[in-house]
Amino acid sequence: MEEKTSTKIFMEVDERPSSSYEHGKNRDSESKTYEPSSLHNNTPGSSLLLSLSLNNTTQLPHQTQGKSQIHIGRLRVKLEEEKKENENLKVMINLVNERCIVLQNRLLLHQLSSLPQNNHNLPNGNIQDEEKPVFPTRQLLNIDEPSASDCSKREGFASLENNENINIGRNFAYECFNSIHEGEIISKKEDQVYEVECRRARVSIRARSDFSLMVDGCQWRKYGQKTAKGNPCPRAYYRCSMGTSCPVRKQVQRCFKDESVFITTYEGNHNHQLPPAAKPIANLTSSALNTFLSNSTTNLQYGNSISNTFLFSSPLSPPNSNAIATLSPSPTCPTITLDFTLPPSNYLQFKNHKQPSLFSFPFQGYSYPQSFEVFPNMINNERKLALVDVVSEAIAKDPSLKATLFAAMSSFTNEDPLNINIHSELSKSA
DNA sequence: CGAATTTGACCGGCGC
DNA sequence: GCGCCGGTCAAATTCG
Repeated sequence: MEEKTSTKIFMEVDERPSSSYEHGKNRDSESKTYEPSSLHNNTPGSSLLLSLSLNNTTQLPHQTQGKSQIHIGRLRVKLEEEKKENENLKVMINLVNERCIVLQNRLLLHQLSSLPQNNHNLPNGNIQDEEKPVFPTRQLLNIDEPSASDCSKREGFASLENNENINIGRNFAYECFNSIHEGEIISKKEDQVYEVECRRARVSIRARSDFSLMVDGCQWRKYGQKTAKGNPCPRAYYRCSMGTSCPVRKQVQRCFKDESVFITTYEGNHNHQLPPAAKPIANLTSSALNTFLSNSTTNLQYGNSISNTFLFSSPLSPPNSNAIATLSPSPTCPTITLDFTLPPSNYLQFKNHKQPSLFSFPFQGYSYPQSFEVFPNMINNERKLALVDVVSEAIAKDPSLKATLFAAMSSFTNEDPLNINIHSELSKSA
């Protein structure tokens, strides 16, 4: 009875496109482990049997062939199940990662909004500013019943009027964070709040025109151009056209003082999956926010003031792997500027003279386990996702590693490794 | 001819 | 209230 069921399943699985069998060939060693000993005795070579069976030949005695086919069918069913589980895990990892970035941005905004008592260390901080929050924060109390005036505001932002609102916001963020750990789905309304808040946090990148950062792997649609005050070079406005109604926007402007320098400002989080070529920049911007968040969190925990400038080590390849990161406490939205235009010698001067807070990008230099000690609080799934990016970059640098990894991957998944094509994507971005 | 870009008009926030 | 400014819209234009 059991055999009949297995045979049936096998027949169904067997109807898959022929490409699936190509991956099955790479699983000889795994299959042999589960192969009944009787099969080994009845055939000249078990590997030959398996190979022939996978190719649907009929050269073996009927009974032996039937058993092996049943067994192979079971293995394929098992592989299918594992493949599905892998897909589910990938979705979960992506979800957790997105939520984590969103929450970190949220925390950043809340912490910065409570800065007035410390803002003497910020460049524009003064006594007058102490009475109002440095950064606007989404008013959390009126989410369910927005007033008419709130609706008329495009972003729906309002300054926090008292500490009670800040505490409510923090509690809200804390509850959301707990819900992520429990795998719960956050409601649509909360997502919209996150989206709006994340859009307000900006990462600005100063880079020379020959710098690889100019090609970020995303598709952008230009929707405007404006000449800003103080800079005769026009500023171009782009929005991401890769996803439907993706909130991400970027501004590109040539530097007035040095026309070889471009200033690219990113705002918001993508609501779609990014191509491999776009991940370095996405990691760069998110890690800049995360790094500043870690910096500010530590300082707040120990009662220190927040430094607004620090050395930032990016995930990008040397020699452009370091930048001076500066926080601009804009009244409309906080902006972190990463300056990649300074030569390496300036970093040393910067370190010696100003003693900035030094935060390494946690995945830098492929020293994965050690580097992650820098951020012990980083959640595991995010680490795993980051590892994917590290491996991608490693593959791009070492073609021989690509072949090795493909062989290894084919023993774990039915997916065609060639479809991933990380190397070509990264080459394009370079 | 459809998609992408350009560009002037418009809107909302902010300071005076 | 007014003007300035940054950001966005949308019609016109250009491009492939």
